[in-house]
Amino acid sequence: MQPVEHQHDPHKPPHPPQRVHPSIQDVADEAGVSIATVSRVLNSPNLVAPATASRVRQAVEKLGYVPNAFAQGLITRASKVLALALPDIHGEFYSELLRGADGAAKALGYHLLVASAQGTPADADMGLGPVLGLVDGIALMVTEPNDALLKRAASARIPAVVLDAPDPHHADSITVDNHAGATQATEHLLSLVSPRDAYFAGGPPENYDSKTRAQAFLETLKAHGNHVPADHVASGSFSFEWGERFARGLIKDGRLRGAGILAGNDEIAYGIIHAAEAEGLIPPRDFVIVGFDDTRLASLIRPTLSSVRVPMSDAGAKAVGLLVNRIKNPNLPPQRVSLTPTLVPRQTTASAPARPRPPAR
Amino acid sequence: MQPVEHQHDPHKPPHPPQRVHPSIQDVADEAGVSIATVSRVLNSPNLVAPATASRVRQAVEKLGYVPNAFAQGLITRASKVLALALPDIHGEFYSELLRGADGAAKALGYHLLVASAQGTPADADMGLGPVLGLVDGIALMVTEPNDALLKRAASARIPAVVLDAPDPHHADSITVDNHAGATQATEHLLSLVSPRDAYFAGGPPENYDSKTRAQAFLETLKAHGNHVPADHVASGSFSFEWGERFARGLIKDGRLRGAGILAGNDEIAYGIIHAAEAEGLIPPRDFVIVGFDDTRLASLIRPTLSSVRVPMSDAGAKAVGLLVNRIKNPNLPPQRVSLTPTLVPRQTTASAPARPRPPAR
DNA sequence: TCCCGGGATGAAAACCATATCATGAAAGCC
DNA sequence: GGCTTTCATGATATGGTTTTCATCCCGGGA
Repeated sequence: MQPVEHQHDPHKPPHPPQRVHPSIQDVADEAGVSIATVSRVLNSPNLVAPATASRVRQAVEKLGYVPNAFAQGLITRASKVLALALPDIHGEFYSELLRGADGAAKALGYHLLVASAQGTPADADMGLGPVLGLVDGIALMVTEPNDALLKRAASARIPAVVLDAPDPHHADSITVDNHAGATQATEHLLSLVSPRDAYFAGGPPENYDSKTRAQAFLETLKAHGNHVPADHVASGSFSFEWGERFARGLIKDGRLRGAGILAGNDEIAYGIIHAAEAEGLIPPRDFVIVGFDDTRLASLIRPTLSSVRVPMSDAGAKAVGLLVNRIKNPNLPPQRVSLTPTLVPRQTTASAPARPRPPAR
Repeated sequence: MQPVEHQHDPHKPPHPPQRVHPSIQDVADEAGVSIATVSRVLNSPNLVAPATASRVRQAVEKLGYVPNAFAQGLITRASKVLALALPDIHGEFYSELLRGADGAAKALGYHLLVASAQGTPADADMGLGPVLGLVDGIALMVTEPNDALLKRAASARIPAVVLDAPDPHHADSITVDNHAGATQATEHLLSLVSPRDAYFAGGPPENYDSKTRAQAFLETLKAHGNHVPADHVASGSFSFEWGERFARGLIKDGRLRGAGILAGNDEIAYGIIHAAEAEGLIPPRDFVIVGFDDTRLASLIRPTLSSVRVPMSDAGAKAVGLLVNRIKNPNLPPQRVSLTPTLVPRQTTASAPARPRPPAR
């Protein structure tokens, strides 16, 4: 409860004694200077005499003055806040991304406003409408080619960068070279098993990342001169359960033993391993498998999971970097940054699996 | 590249044809109304004639007008943005918290500005100084009793809530009842092993959560009528490596077999299990162990890890709820919300471990 | 016919910090 | 000693929106 100041002197309206938020004028009065001087003390201290400056600082302290960021922004047209719009913020993947973005933002003197599409209709603006005018730029990640928000940003002339998107609408973009990553992983698998034993257990069929990985898998197999049976490439979802289902399908047909599997992500791989384990089948003894994303879990489970590491933290940091760069140089041509994933081989591909029977030749 | 408008007519300064950000005045001109009417269309549409409203909306659309949030905030003194200041944003723990907070914020029409102490000195304001005037409130989590930011918020009269903190400075607070959680877990362990075989592998010695958990562990043991040897309660850090070190210490002395361990968090538990496994010791056959936090990993590793689930997502959501409530009712007495963790028993405590030798009696 | 009420709209104040320009004083120069 | 510089500071325009108050016009009641 704020102390009720003395209630005498009712004829002195300009500055009531105890306002909720003191303004620069209150500080100026308290220090006996003009508002211009207060502003200078706060922004370019070297322009003001030391004695005055310290008097002003005392007044600031005493009143608990915090410059009104709105008034500041109105003049400077900058809030030092960037919006980061993600499909979701849950899970290690986004956590990493956020960490990279946060670090870069802090280093560049910016702040991050996060927004997630969690539960909002896919084509909405993630509730960002009201703050569009508040942020200096937007880093946007979309899983499906949905760019309602991107279009709004463009029409409002707000700098934007797109993370990992199929069709960067002439905006800056960061992409992950899923093709290269999946190719690497597939080559690795093919060094252990025959192309005819290779499988791809993908994520959602409409997911761009997943599609790209599937395509790279197919192309690599073809490059090894092999026709790929359609049922060797499956899609489902990025989930543990789908991995289990996939594995059970393979087990039922007796095709898991000796197989080399590329999973759409680590989740799926864990599901596959889990379901296989229930049948006594363990990698790399009975089959080999590579995941995607290199989640922290990959090195904690036994056997440790070979996986393709996607540098999400870098992606977040680069996105912020690109965005800040664009804010400072609005007329640059569109920039594109591509990040290359790297294969991290672990126990699940440490050796070639036992073959149930010699390859028919 | 923006289209360069016709360059004739150099004598008409009031509103250059294509400004970067159209203002409400531009919209008003375009629609042939006053700015007051435009504002009304946007804020209380029922006060304006339908025909006029639609004309204004067309103009808004045409110009890609986005209200300047700074000017708005200057008047309304609200940004609908809340700051969420965390010690770190990495890892599942914070990810969960963030998810809960984000969901609640969205539901209440707010946005979240995240800030982490990552790399900043412990007593700094996390670089939040510049945006203090921009946010409507702050949710703050501190691991150590550091409240520089809290003090600043208080002196600037910015609503604040403290997450999981020892000394809520008369601010609203959310706490996790670590004591109850650890007591539950310890009781569970004591149903499987003798009190003399119980160990606590804690986190950082100065960490409040860890201290509380240690204390509950001790009290529970004492309640079971047992003196607890000092070396049964250790502290280190919240890390996998510390868990490994702790386990190796126990193994060296031949005390791991038959032990019942409460780990300060899941990380530590994983480290212990990992180090034990290297020696062929596996829970629950050779020892039993309970973690803390119930990370997703707990149910994915084999054996699955018993753990104490801390409802971080709820904590985040409640924090935002409390904060918004305080913003709307600034004169409420300080609120305190306590969240109770729940034990999730899994395989690592599925049965009593084999005892190396009968207890000396 | 006159007046009143109310719906629709406009004019202008207020919000607060920054930046430009102006002013005053002190210091340096020939 | 009168001049120009330089330094410290003050006065003021500016930014864009919300909101209050005033105005205008129209229709209905007396």
